[in-house]
Amino acid sequence: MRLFKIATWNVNSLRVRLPHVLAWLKEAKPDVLALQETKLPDADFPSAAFIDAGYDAVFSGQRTYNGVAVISRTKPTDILTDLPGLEDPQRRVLGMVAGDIRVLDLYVPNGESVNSEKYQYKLNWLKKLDLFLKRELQKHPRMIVLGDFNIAPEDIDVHDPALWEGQVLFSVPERKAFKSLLQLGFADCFRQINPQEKSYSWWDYRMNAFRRGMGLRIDHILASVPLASQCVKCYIDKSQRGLERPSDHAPVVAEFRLT
DNA sequence: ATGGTTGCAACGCAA
Repeated sequence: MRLFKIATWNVNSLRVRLPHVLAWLKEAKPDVLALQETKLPDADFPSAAFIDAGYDAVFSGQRTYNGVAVISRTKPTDILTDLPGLEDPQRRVLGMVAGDIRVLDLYVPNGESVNSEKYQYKLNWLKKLDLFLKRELQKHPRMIVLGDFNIAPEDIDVHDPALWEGQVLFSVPERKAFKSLLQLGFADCFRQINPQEKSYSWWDYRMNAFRRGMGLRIDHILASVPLASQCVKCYIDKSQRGLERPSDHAPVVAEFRLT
């Protein structure tokens, strides 16, 4: 029996949030931390800071936008940075293997608004992800897919479902795409552990949304069914959103008792 | 009220 702790956090600029991330690593001590929106070219990635903290890092970044990284206690192998069949300069995907678990860190496109081209790009991106995960799950029955999905799956994941109905992040096609991923053979760890809990992972910087509890649960940890049965804890560390100069997202954490 | 805030990097774009 071995404990395995994994987390996801959209940091909205790793340059700005590095002190927060390092402090959080020290406190939470995850085995793996998946980051999104690092907004850093690979040449500027602060590898040394993570090595000092006892972690290895793999990253796929770009200037100004997007960018993903996985911080890991064990040496990452089988690194992957693109979805098959999707020509895309945007750095949103980072796969690696930690121990014997396939980990896929995702920064799913935001989609902007349901009438935009970016929304179509998002839906197409999710379709390509679906096709890839179907195949990848055959190769890696022990698999965790986590990150900023930019989708709130159910009413319970939205502070005001009536207000958000039909809006990007909560539209029916996005929620269908999310459900389709689960149907490949994944479980949403947070919802499995906390069936009734209303907790959010993102609050807009504007309108005092955090203070007013106006959030959405759009950051997720999906575990393949065999792994999900070994998930013993999943929670959102809301405290990080209340600190000075926070990211607009909070870390989501899952703990497994592996056999 | 089509608002507001943050980050990047350049006076707008993306979230």
